[in-house]
Amino acid sequence: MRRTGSKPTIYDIARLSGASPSTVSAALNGSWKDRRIREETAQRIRDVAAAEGYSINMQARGLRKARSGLVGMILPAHDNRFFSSLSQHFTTEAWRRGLCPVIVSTRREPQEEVRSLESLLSYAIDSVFIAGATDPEALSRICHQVGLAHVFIDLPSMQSPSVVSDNAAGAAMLARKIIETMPAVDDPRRAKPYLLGGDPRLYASSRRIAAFREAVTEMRGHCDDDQVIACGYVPARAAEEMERLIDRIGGLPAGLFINSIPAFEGALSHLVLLPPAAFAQSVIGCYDYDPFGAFLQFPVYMVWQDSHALVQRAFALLDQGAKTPVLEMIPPVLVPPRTILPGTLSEQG
Amino acid sequence: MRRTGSKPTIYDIARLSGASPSTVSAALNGSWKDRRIREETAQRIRDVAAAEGYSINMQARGLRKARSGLVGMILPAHDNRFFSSLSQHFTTEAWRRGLCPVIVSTRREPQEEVRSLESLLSYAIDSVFIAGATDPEALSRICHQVGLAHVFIDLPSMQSPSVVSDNAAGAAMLARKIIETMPAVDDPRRAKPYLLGGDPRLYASSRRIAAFREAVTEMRGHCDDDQVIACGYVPARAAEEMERLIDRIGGLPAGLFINSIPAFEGALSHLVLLPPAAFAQSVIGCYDYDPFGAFLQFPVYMVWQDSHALVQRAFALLDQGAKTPVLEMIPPVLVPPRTILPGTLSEQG
DNA sequence: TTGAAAGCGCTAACAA
DNA sequence: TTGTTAGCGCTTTCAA
Repeated sequence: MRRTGSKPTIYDIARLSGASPSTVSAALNGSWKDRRIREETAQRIRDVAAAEGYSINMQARGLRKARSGLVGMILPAHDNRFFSSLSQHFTTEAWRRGLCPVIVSTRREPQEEVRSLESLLSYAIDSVFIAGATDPEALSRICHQVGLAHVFIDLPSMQSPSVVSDNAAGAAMLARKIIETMPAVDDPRRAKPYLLGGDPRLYASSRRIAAFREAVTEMRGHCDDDQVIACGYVPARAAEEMERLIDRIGGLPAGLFINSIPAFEGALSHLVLLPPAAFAQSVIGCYDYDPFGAFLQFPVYMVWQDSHALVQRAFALLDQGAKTPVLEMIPPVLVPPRTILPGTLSEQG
Repeated sequence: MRRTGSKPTIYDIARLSGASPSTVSAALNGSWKDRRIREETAQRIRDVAAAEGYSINMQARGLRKARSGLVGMILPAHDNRFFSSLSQHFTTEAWRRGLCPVIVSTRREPQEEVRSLESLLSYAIDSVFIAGATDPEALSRICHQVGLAHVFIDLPSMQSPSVVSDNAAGAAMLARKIIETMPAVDDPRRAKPYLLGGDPRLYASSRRIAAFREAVTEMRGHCDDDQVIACGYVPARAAEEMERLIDRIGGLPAGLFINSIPAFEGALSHLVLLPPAAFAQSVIGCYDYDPFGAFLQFPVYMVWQDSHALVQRAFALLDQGAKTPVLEMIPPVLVPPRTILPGTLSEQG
């Protein structure tokens, strides 16, 4: 008899159904068709299994087949609209394919990224999605070494299949819109558009910054170095830099391009100290979308990145067995002020 | 020689270091101390392992030890500030303890909750955290049946250890603040506070609704049934009901208690259509906190739930091996309008 | 202080 | 059409 409390195994089902373990295995995992097991035998076995509450032990199967059914995702952070949206679509899509998703967050630390990947390898993941990696090439190297299927998302690797949103196009759209809409201001220090936030060492940021510079140069003749304040992603830093800028140029600039939601949140903690009138002479845009961010006291242009499409394309690349370094671009969308995009927050709360 | 491309096993390390597999196993998993293996033998083995890039196969260990090192979390949704904050703290804390976190989201469907739990069981998870379950008792039963350690978060089970935020206290605080601050309004239909959103069948909602009713009754003498519009968590529904309410009572109510961020997002899509003056005669509060929600065109009182504490306490309950149904309460915090809480979004972007 | 060997639950040759 | 058996990589007695 089976040890009580523990789950039944195929040996239990074999005994109970009068079949052999291998027949049970085949009947239960679907391979009975080509193992030429009689329909009724298979059915009898399935009935017994159901009655006993059998469910397969994926560890054992994984060990035997050298495929775990686990798929990993490496993320910088979880509590960030963009990344949590990625992880949402990732888990949904993984389970939909019968895979079990495992997520690690690394707080943008290269060492942790490598450690995380190694942890995931211990669990014998079959493939991994790497989003927003600060050191893509290191991770890419490890994946190639151990022959692990992988795709980069958001921040690409030169050595691996990658899918990113089209940062250059998105940033150009936003910069142009800001410059077009900017009011004329007397003070020359405030008459220019500024960019706040992001890390120029990271691919996404550098693309956005370059696109901002280009748009400014094209539409305004030139772009000064002081117009780009790439102070990183930490809200507190963005808050400081926002304050410093306002002090330096004597008020809000005519145009402000904020690079990412965390930077925006930081800047906001200073912006809210300003009188409402301060915003009359200023146009603000943020690269990234937040439904509440769209309804602040002042209007904000936002850029929405299609995280669903990013994940879908990443899975598609894996499906087609991509190994060579391709770079897929997903176009982002410019969202006018005071607009709620449908279905951005979970429809199910 | 080892098959190229595949990871080295303890047998490879054994051969290379001239020790036996069992000695290697002990040297590498820390049990060498009480297996009385010589310090230098252990060191030699570890050196070889490091040189070969050995990392343990958790599937094999799990199979042998009947402990996988996996810990599961079941969530209704991922792209929701509260739940994504829970999952963030969960993954962080799990990895910190050397456990591998696996998250499933169920879209508030009882069937999916059961299916998800069974999937996790196939992966031989050692324990599971169940957050926001619509049918806690069904899940509780399964866990007890298979002897799986588990804790409920946010929505409790009567049969299992649970940790929830103190919905009654939080809702009472918010309701009282709204009622105290509410302006006097001539139209009697608009002079009362209303509650919008939430599902009265769910524990958290029902507690909040009851607390709202109590506070209203206590401070205003009575609470009419039409003051509670528990229309669920879907933004679109909340938008409809917001519009209907405004039509019915001829404008914004003097006090509006919005139950949850998704309901708020829905309501917002209608609120933004109103002229700014409409908000002068109204006080709005939302149960749940969002940093951008705190800076809308109108002031909003918000309630912050301590998701970090929820997760910590849940792990603590597991640690102490709790099996009996205890219910722990974590107090939430009332956040005044236009306030950014530190560290709510990821400090690291 | 170390090694040999059995076995965790499953799959896949190979036999029958 | 089904059964027997070896083995995935690890841990853990038991023996040496």
